[in-house]
Amino acid sequence: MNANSPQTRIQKKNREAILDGALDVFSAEGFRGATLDKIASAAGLSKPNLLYYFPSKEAIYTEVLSSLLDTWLNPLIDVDGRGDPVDEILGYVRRKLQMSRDYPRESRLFANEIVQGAPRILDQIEGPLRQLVDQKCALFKSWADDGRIAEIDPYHLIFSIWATTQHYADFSVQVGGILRSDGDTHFPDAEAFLMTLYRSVLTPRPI
Amino acid sequence: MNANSPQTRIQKKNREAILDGALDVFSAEGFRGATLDKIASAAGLSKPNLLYYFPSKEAIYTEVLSSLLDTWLNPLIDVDGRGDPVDEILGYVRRKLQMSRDYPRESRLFANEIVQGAPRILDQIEGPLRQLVDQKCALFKSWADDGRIAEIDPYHLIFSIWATTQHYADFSVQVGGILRSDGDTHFPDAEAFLMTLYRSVLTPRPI
DNA sequence: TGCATTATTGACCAAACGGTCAGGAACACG
DNA sequence: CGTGTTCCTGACCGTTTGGTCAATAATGCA
Repeated sequence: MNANSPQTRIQKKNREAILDGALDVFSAEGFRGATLDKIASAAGLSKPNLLYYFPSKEAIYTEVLSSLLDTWLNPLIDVDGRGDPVDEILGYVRRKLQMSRDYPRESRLFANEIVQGAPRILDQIEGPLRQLVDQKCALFKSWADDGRIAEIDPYHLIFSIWATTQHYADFSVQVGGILRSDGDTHFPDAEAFLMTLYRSVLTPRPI
Repeated sequence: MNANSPQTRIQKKNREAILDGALDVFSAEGFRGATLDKIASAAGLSKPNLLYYFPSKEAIYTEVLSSLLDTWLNPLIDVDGRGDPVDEILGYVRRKLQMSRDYPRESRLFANEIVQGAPRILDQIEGPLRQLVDQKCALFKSWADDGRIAEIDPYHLIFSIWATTQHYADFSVQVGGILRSDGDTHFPDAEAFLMTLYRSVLTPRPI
């Protein structure tokens, strides 16, 4: 049962079912609100069988969380210095918004974890995430110094991009309740708005 | 013990202590993560004494939540049609950011509730909140029609203001982890950034 | 002071929860 | 087919948790 042993078909299938069911439950109810029974039910397994594949609830949670973190950073990693600065950042906003639409469970799980103080991933934040953000902010700064984007605080720019895009996943109940829309119908409008918002603040203007 | 009976000194003091302690615990751990023992401890009372003042954990939670909702809408209510449109909206952003700094527990509690589907306040969202937002969006729309602010989607504008300002309360662990700042030292920078962001998108530009 | 009301608590209960375990079922493979 | 391994489950356990209750202490008031 150790990690690098060759997994059987059944192991692979069931571990995937568990992680997917766990993502459902953890993202909807948080760590404390989730129960092994709910996760087992969502995965189509019995509770003891869950614990045959994972040693504990905690282990399931951390596995879901860490496998999420990798993919979560990809849109930012993809930002590089070769394209047009404004297009690069707008593209990042667009990809981040798409993630809110396509992976709302992941976004909500992440939000749940951070809101409650990130007890299990604080080191990931102060380590790899901070390093990546520092690196990209240095890039943004150089663009600003060269006059290719407007002079703005790159850190708070990134915070605002995270906030505005993840909002459509994390607060989708509120968004839907106000816009009277059930599904994802508001995403095109959101994208248009965010493109306008960030284009207007990023485009360098003559003094 | 009914609501409109004259409350004794002790009742008033203890109910306040309970609601304040409950806000601490609920905002930090969510509804499911909070226990009556923690709330009692935070309030400086025994658990049975808690239940002498409130009938259930659920009752404490809903009371905290509903008393929060009233004050939560005030900054938006204060936006009116008499001042300069851009200044009105920027003032709203500023007040909303101040609330994130001064009332982070309330913001986090609200976030917790919404992220998990707002099971207890969905009617408040689809009722009074939606009505208020509709009203203010109509005002924003009229400003845009008169050319006093740029042409942008007012609903998504409000969503983005909520997202960017509440982010500093709800995700403060992440913000602090990246900026290496312990306390509220980043709020002035955040305010400056948000003023720039919204001024640039709101200011009407010649075609 | 005496008495009624309010306030407080230790002890307790039933349900829910995370987790264990012995044993049986299904499977892989010679 | 037989046999060792993998997979699965019902029954169970200790702890935590929301909530109750009878008894006691503090308070307000004539």
